[in-house]
Amino acid sequence: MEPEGPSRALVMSDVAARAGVSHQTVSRVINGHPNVAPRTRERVERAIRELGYRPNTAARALVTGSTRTLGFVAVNINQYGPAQTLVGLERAARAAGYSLGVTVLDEATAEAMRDALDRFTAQSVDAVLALATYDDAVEALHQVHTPLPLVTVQSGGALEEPAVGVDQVAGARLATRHLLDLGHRTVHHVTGPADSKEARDRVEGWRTELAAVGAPAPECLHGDWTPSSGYEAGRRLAARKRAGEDITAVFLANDQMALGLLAALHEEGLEAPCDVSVVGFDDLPEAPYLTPPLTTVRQDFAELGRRAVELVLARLAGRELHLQPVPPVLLIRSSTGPVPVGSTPAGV
Amino acid sequence: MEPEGPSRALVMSDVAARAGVSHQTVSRVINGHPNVAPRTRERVERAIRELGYRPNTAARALVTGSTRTLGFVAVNINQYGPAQTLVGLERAARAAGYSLGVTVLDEATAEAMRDALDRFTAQSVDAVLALATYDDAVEALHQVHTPLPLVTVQSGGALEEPAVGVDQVAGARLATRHLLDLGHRTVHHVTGPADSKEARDRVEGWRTELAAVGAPAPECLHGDWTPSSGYEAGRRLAARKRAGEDITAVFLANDQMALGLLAALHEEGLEAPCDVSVVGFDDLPEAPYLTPPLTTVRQDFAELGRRAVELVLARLAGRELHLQPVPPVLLIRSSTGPVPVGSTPAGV
DNA sequence: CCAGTCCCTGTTAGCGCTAACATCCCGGCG
DNA sequence: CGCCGGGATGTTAGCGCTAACAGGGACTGG
Repeated sequence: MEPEGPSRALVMSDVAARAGVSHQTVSRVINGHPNVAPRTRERVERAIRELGYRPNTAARALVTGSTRTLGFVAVNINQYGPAQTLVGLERAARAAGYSLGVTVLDEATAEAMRDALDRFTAQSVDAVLALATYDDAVEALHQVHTPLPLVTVQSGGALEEPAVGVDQVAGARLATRHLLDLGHRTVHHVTGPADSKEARDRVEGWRTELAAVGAPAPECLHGDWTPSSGYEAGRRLAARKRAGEDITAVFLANDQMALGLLAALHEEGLEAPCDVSVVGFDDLPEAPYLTPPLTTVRQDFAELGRRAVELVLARLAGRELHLQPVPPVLLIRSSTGPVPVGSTPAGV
Repeated sequence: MEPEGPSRALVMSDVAARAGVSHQTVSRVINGHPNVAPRTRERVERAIRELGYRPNTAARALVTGSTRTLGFVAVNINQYGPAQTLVGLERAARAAGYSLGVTVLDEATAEAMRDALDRFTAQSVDAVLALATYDDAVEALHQVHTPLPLVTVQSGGALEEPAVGVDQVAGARLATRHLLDLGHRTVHHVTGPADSKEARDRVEGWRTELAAVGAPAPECLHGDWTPSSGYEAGRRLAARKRAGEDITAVFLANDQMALGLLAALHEEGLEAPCDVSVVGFDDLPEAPYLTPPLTTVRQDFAELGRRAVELVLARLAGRELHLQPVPPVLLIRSSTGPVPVGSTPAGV
């Protein structure tokens, strides 16, 4: 291996010496400046390669004010969605030549947010990406004023500030529409927590789609993302169904709740899709392997990350950019099917 | 708000001017140097507070060579474990006054690893934490030589290099022992992928515990972490059980496979814990809500992160430190119970 | 044939900070 | 009473890099 020598930190003038030019010429080559003779450029490039030189980011940051680093703040990275968002963001940032610094807030207070942004400022990150699906986080974000360019990653829809998101409303409509297309008279809905914008958007999509076909909108059941709350909803729905209510299709705001609901239905002797059709949201890795494999809505986190980085880079370049929310896709598996033949009020 | 003025970047001499001292004295206060008069120190501290000043990390890094940033490399952050490890690490790093930069490798090649470490080097991170549960990642790591202090986060056990991990062997023993204690004659095991050190360690723990009580060790079934492979294993086990084999307890290398197995058993008319006891590994958020709630082994990722950071900081300070692997804990829920009364070769 | 121009390259300054050295002032001791 | 030691503070240099300017050679046009 040539690169590893006595391992003293390599600097630009080492490269310059080897290529027989000044360090400034090396800098020009590295930064792609136009006025460098092709032969010189080549010599410098070879020296860089041979030495395995990498410019020092700190020195660069000091003079340019840019670190080519993006900061990512999130409150809650435990759920599948946020974790995937992080991965998508990192990948997109790296593809664009940026690094990603991560801060996970312990709590969604303005103080914690302020601290995180301060740290990013001190680190001279070029911009901050904030995950803002919960109202607390959004509020904390708004309370904090920062000179840093900021892009939020959140539920899609009408966005006052620079933001990217997956179109939650469209996803919910897709799910609802699928159920309606199968012949179900209406669709019941189990919501996510009320303080989540995504959860509210999914309610809206569901309601909109029902209204679009003139179907009645039954009252929602309220969950909190956990399988346990889905289980509860399942028990209640099963009881109501046994009492004669016409319940043939349920759309849940996420897959974990669908998992709980499926378990509860099963305990009550009801199976999907023969007795009830079930649709979730998220496409957890487990979703295809539930019994039955779950029909669900997938969000493209890789694309989300790509757009977030694109948006942030555009802002950095002073361009205004308006991105449409990322469209989700419906994955039809086996938990949904046509209306059971003997459904209570059989056809009118 | 005082801090926000015309928002020109605040520098050390601004603070110095306000406190009526030289910028060097400000530096001394910030870095906790001893020889500063108490009154002066206080004046400077007030000025810092009033201005909302934060020292510029890049400038600092340039002169000290330290950014108080740690780099984290992982190949695969999609699974629950790795994601939790990241969160634990970030929290611990932040608590110690460090920031965390993250790189997710697209593939576990030496080249990708080399690139990630190069980027971290250029960024002047103080040290690198690498997630190395897969052999590919470990190998890639070993092929790459880096001057950066490096700590691996991996399956516990005998560790040649500085590393922290959860004691997988102990976890598997806990699970197996629990089943044995319930009166099961032996325990069947569904493994994870062969190229995962964690999976192999879990096999070892299972085998060791069986040997410790002189129980026979049935041949393993091989899975790959996915619920689907657990489902397959469930089908096979159910068939063998129906054929008269004495199968009353199964320990699976993770919860997702347990989920699949439970589904398969259910389809075959077998239920946990009455027909078969089932134990998983990981304690997914879903685990308490499966039917039945899953007995499993939990890994303490927060503690893991804390130890990783502790170890890395010790190395940075030149201290050798040998940390024991983190002990996992067994969570007993409802998927395990005593041996079914009518089990095939009933007692001897 | 010389000024004007353009391209290539080198030299110099300085980003914001810390380390090393210089300075000042005070009290104590020979 | 002068000198010395040491704590508190200021001054200077330089970390590795890029921006701005300076210079020199080749080429053009008058």
